[in-house]
Formats: sequence, C-alpha cells, structure tokens
Amino acid sequence: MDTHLLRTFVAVARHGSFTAAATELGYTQSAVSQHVAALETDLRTPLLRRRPVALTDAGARLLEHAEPLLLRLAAARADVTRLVAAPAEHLVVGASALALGGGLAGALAAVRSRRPLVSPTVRVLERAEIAARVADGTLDLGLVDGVAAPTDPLPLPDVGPLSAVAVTQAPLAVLLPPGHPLEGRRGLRLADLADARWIDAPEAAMPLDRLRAASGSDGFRPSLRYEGTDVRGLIALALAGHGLALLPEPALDGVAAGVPVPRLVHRVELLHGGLTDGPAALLAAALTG
Amino acid sequence: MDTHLLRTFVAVARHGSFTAAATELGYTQSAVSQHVAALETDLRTPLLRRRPVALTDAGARLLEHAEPLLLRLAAARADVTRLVAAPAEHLVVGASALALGGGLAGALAAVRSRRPLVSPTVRVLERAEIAARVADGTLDLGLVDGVAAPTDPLPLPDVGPLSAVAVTQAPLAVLLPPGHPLEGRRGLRLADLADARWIDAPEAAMPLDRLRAASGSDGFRPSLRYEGTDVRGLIALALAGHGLALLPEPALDGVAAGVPVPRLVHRVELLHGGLTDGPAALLAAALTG
DNA sequence: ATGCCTTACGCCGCCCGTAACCATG
DNA sequence: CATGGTTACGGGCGGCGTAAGGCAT
Repeated sequence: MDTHLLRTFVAVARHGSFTAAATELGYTQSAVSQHVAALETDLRTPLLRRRPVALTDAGARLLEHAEPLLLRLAAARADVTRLVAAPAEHLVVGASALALGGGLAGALAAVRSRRPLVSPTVRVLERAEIAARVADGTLDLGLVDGVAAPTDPLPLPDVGPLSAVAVTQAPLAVLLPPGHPLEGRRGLRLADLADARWIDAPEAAMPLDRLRAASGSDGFRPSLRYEGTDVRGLIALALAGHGLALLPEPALDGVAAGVPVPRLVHRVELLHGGLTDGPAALLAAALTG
Repeated sequence: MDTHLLRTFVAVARHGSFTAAATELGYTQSAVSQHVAALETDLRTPLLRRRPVALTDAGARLLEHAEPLLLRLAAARADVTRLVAAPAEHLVVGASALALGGGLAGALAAVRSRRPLVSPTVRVLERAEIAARVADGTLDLGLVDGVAAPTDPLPLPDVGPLSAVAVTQAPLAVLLPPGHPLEGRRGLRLADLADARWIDAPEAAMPLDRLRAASGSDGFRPSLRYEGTDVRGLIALALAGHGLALLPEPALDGVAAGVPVPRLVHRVELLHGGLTDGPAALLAAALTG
C-alpha cells in the first residue's frame, strides 16, 4: 500500500476513469492500471468495477481511509516545512463566503501597509476545503464560518493539528418572505421550522445538514438548491417565497428583515497551523484583536 | 516522503540508533542511513543529530505526524481486510488491567461453549496501545477503562474510525491509609486532593494526568511510581502510606475501604472496528447484552 | 467498430547491499 | 582504537512506457 498507489486509486475513484486519472497524474493509462492491480493484489480484493468504473464496497472503504491519509501526509510535509522555512513574504487567505466581512477587510489594511510590501490573496472556498488547505499549506490562513452554540467552537473536520481561534460571533436570523405567517415574531426556535420549506444554499447560507445537527431534528428538507456564494441572489429567492434561509444577521443588514434565532450564533474562526513571524501572524493579530 | 522512509525514520527515532533500527527492519545500517538522508533531502532540513542520535526540532515535529500516519495506514489495511475476509475463527481481546473483570470472564464462557471451538486470547496492555491495536487489526476487540463524567464517553486517541460502546460503569474511590485525616468521610471532591501525595500507578490505578484533566487542577504530583498491573501490590503501598490512589470501588472490594468520589465514574468501553459474525461479535454481544 | 482497460515485454532508474571511509567518544 | 554513521559503487528488481490484446457498448 504505497502512497503512490493510493494517490492513483483516489484519482481513479474521483474521475471514474483510468484514462482521466492517468492524464491528471502524468502517467500512462497502463501505469494506472498496474497501480490499481497492485493495490488489489496487495489487499486481495477487487477495489473497482470496470466498464463502467465504479467502487466496490472494499474500494469505497479504502477511499474513506485514503483521502484523509493523503491529506495528512501533505499536512505533515507542510508542517515541517513551516517550521523550518523562513516565513513566506506572500500571504494566501482562504475563507468561506460568509466568513468574509468579519473584519477581514480592515485587518488586511494592516498587512498592506507593511514593509516589505506584500499583496495578499483572498480565496473564497467551500467550508470543507479550508481546513484541508490550511493543513497542507496551500493556505496560510483560513476563515471558516458556521453555526454553533454561543461559546462552543465550530465542529471542524479532523485533518491534523490546526489551531482555531474565534474571530467574530453574530446572531442568526431566519429570512422570511413578506406575508409569511411567522413574520414579525420576536424569536423563533429552529426546531419549529424543521418542517418548513428551505432553500439549500450551502455556500451562501447555513447548510441544512448543519441545521439538522444543531437542532437535533431531521427535517429541513430543501425545496430549491442555490449553488453560489452571492448572498443577494439568495435573499431575492427567499423573499420571492422559494423557501427559508438561515443567515447571520449582519449579512442581511439593510436589505431585508429576518427573525432572530436564539441559542445559536454565527461564528467565524481563524484557522492556522502554527504562526511564525510574517504577514500571516500580522493578519491574525489584526483579526483577533 | 515515502511511507518506507517514514517507517525507517520512526524506528531510528524510537531506538536512538541507526543500527538498531536497521536490524529491526531487516535492512543494513547503510540503507537506514540512506533512508534518513533521503527524507532530509526531501524536506530540506536535518531531522536527526548524529552521535548521539537525537531528534532535531523538525524531526520531532515530523515524528508527531509520522507515527499516527503509519498507524492509520495499518488501520486502513485492517479495515478493508476485515470487510472482505471471512470472520476469523480466532479471537484476540486486548484489555487494560482495570478493564478486566467487567464481565469479561463471564462473557468469554459464551464464546468458549461455541462450535467450532475457539480458544480466545486475552492480552493485558497499556491503555494507549489498545485503540491502536484494534485499529490495525492486531486485536479483534479492546476493553479500555478510564475516568469520566457519569454518561460521557471516554476520551480516546484518534486512530481512525472505531466504534466504542459502554460496558460497565462503577463508582470511584480514593484509597486512604489508615489514620488519614480524611478517613471515614462520606465523599471527597477530587480537587480537594490535588495537593495530597499520590502514587503514580498508570496501569494499576487511574493515571494522574487523567485526574488533572478531569478535575481541571494541575496538582496530583507523584510521590512514588508503581509500574505494574497488580492492584493488590498497589493497595499495599497505599495502605502503607506511600500515597493516595484512585481506583474503581469494585477493585478494592473486601480488601480495603475507600472514600467514594462523586461526579466521576470508572467506565469500561468495548472498542471494535466494525463487527461481522464470528467470535468477536459473540463476545461483544455477551459483554454489552 | 471503437473506446477503454488489461497484458506482455523491455528498458531505465531506484534502492539495497558490500565495502571502504571517516568522525567521535 | 572501536563503535557507528556516511559515502561510493555495482547489481538486481520493480515500475513505467510502448504496443498488442481483449471486452463491452
């Protein structure tokens, strides 16, 4: 079970094609075939069905292990490298869409006024990707948002030793279309809304599976899916009655009115893998005060 | 960063010697030297100081990543194998010393009366080792004990996806020498004993660092260390006044009297990595039934 | 008939062992 | 001077590519 074989296996599983995996990895199709065969011989079980290419049960199980393993391998390299290398003069920050605005704009000013000059990169990513990219060093810093109980930390995927520190915490609000029966209520318990129609907007609002986890209910069925990070588009859809959406209150400030949700907050955390001196540390200090 | 190189590096770090690592792995000293050199070139930093062999900072950091990585690699293999292979007709159970007695003896009877005949192996191990060995398939089942709040799960090292299920829960008691000022008290808060003299008996009693974690105090300094799993020996030392010890109440039944500790329990959990039919499932059912 | 994965086969390069070398206690 | 890690070098073998083979759509 060499890591090269695992890497190839993961690529094949992702692409559903030996050929595509080969081109991605810079191998020939033949080599990929041999890699998979080697793994299958080693584990004494077929991992993929061919034509069409699909995972067997064993393959699916292996994939569950292989992806985090490869991520951790990259994280290990990045961690050691960070420890040794001089702090980079560049700065790449990854953030989920709703984690922006938590003072990032202001904090970046502190970095940009620094000498020698750095021009930071801000990259908007899916929440799930951020921790992984901070761990493997693709990002210097990450800003993730999520819903949690007031002082609880966010639940983060386990991708190795990362430090997380709170940046902001804001109330959450449910966005209701005008004329909705619950309009004007002072507060709404999330569980009461489990059976309502929701917009599934995992990037632009709170993901529905997180609402299920936070409320302990298994409702929150999506009536429409919104793929994108633009909050204004989502607000338009919600106001047009396509479904409810849960947003941090500041995000709909001045645009629409929402009904606050008690006992839960929108939380933004800063993720990093050990700060040394350099632009990253500067930005982190500016963000966390 | 091939896994072979990491394995060699870990062996060298553990042994503090290239030669010893080589013999363990069945390599020549030269190969080991080349492995380490390859890693160091790859990461562009020295990992070990030679003569005497000791970890550099970067090496120590790498080791923190490498050991869990290799463990998870073994766990992945074991997991896939478990899924595919017919359930073994053998059964190896690992248990920490104080996790024995939680009905294991009785439950084993159910297994031994089964046809075809299996003769199970019970192996007493350190707590930390058990989860790792269940994950990598060395053990079919693990029984770990620890101290926790009444219904909380035990804190387990993260070695991949394992299932844990409670087996028993028992009160905890502090073992006091006769004539101790607190003798005869109805109940003792752990924090009040942080400054007492304790026996550090990580295998035969609750480890002191766990007491610190559970009580939030940083006391519990050891006055004597007891290496071994024999509880009677520990009890003798405690009664002779060498220090206090925290034990599950059943463990000192009939031998000595202890003062109960409220708000904490001794908990035993069964660890497994997905049960199929076979002796392991039988034993698990008998234990948790 | 045509993709697409598999198998056969040869070559290149990597990796390990032998052996000489060197540093340190 | 001895113990133990490093370096030099050669040989074996594993892994990759080329190309031919098979199989399902």
